[in-house]
Amino acid sequence: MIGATIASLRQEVERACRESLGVTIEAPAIEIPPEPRLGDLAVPVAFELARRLRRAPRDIAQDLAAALRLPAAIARVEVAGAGYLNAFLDRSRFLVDLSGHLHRPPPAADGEKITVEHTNINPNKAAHIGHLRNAVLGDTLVRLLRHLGHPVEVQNYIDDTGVQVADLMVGFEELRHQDAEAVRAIEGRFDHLCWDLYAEASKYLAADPERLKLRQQTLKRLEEREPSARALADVISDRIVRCHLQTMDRIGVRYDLLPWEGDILAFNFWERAFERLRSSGAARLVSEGKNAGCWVMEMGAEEGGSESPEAGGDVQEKILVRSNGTVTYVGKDIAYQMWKFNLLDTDFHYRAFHRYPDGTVIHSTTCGKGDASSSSFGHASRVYNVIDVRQSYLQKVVATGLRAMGYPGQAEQSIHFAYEMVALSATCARELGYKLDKEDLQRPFVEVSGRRGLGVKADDLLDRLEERARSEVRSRHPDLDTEALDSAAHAIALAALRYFMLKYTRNKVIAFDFDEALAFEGETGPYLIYSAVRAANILRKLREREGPAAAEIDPGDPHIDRDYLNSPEGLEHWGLLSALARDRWVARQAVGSLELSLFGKYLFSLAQQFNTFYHHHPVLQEKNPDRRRLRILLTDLFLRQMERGLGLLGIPIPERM
RNA sequence: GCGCCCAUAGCUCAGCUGGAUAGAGCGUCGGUCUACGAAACCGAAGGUCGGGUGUUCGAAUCACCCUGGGCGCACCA
Repeated sequence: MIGATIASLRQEVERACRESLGVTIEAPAIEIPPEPRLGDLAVPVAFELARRLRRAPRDIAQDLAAALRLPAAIARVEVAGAGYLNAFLDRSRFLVDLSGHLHRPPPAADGEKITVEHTNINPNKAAHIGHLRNAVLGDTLVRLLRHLGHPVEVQNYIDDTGVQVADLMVGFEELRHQDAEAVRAIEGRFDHLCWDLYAEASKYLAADPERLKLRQQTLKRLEEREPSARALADVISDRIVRCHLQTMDRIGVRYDLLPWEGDILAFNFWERAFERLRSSGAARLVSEGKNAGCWVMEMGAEEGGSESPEAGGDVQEKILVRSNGTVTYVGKDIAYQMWKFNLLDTDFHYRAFHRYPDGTVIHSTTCGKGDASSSSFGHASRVYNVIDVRQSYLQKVVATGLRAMGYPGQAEQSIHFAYEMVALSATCARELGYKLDKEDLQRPFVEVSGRRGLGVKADDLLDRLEERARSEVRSRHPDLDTEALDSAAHAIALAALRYFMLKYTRNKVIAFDFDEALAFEGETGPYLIYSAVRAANILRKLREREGPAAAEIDPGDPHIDRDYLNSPEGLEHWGLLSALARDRWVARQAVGSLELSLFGKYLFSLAQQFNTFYHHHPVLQEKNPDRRRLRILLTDLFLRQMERGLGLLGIPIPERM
């Protein structure tokens, strides 16, 4: 909402500079002053002009202030500090505008489709905390994009081929002597069982080089589509994927489509992509050297950098097709990326894979006939791939491939949403009972490793969070029924987890620590929902005592103490109010920079301001009726904004907590 | 060797396109519950923003060089 005012102020500053000072300035910066006392918007343009005009910044600001024709939303401007031009909004008008903004639904989806790919857990183990960071970032991005009016398709890519599944198969066949039928009959948490079995199988294979032949044999059987191997692989990945969906549903993360790597192969996506790679000259067959017999794509030379002579003129090349004719992971990824942009002239078949209790359906690709006629998947104009920073090089290869094939636009719109990994703090690893070797102990953190079975399972963390939350709620509200208790515990756990995963900037390694993740006080998710619950509580009490109408304050009502907003005593009211209007501005900034923590911090600051506000200024006890109405309205607007904002973080607000 | 990232209070982190006294949270110390619920609020102590040079009216922020740490650079995925 504040965005329109900023835009008009910016335009007006441009005009005033041109007409009254005789200088052109493009898109002058508009800032928010460090304190509401100083104003609501700040224009530091005079500093920039000081040099050009050879005049003191303060003088320039004075002239500018005089020349400015104020936009309707701005009441006055003043010169402050060494030359800031500060604008004060028309506060009573603002109250009406903000109320309208918070009562209107956000814009409906419109425009070209955006695809977001996230989660992408290999189907050989349970989801862990690293996957949680991925899913939370991906899902929050999806929610923010949709909020801003973009149609979004969410894909969760399932890599069901390759060694990691083969190793698990060795575990079932060699260590547990179980075939597909037996595996299908296993009861209990299948992904948790696989977590242990995968680590066990990895250890078993690593113990004796001879045993590695088992992996090779298994891979070969898979490739040749040997029925027993195929059946086992299918049942494993199907069951694990369903477990992942269940885990992610616990934290409010859902998908539209599950594309399977096996189907990319089955539908010959690679062949088509390969054709294009060859005909465009992007891929080239190597005849000699260490990569002889491989199809490669040339990398580097992008920054126009000269090859270092010491490197022996070693041109970076990435192998797409191995000398034995099989395609590499990147090759498949290029084909998949092409499909997302509808560059392949071919499509998957689809089937309904899973139906949530509320009727929402997740579709899956299938190499069978398919039962969903819908082929509206794909066709994206922009693609976000949410993958941790360690895959940066591969993502670069994919974009380079697109560019080399003559799709610079699509390469440009292939956005790698990179974020740093979640590792374990040394104390955490020790707590989990892992034996750390000397190398581990010298590092600042320990990397999660599925192969070593080293990590914190997402479900375990969620269980612990819910358990803690439940006991906290119970101690505060012993009379709560189980349903209310459950929903409160769930909301608190969800808030704690999702905010924890979001509050760090994306290129910060999270050294996971239970004490920090399980915290409910201070800058945490529970703090955020607590402030909203308190606001709701005030309004509920008001309705109980005075009827539902008492909480419905018309912002245009003349019996609201608007002048209070301009008084020094009312500054905390105004500070909160003006902050409430920044949601879309922050959302856009967060999406634009892919720094979603910005939005989390924004909501945290709102919660802080509201907590301060209601501690200092009683709402229901206020004697002055006009001032009381102002506070009720403010409480209502705060709650609306928190409902909206927390919704964008996938966090529900419980009745009580 | 090449590339990317990190370094700010005792700890964990913010600091938006360079701008007004460097901010939170935790922890420490001291206050506030017969009140709209203390998962909260108020106050205090605590920082040569890793080091250096430069650009600028102005640098935690930009450039370059160091130091320390992390991660990539497979005919693995």
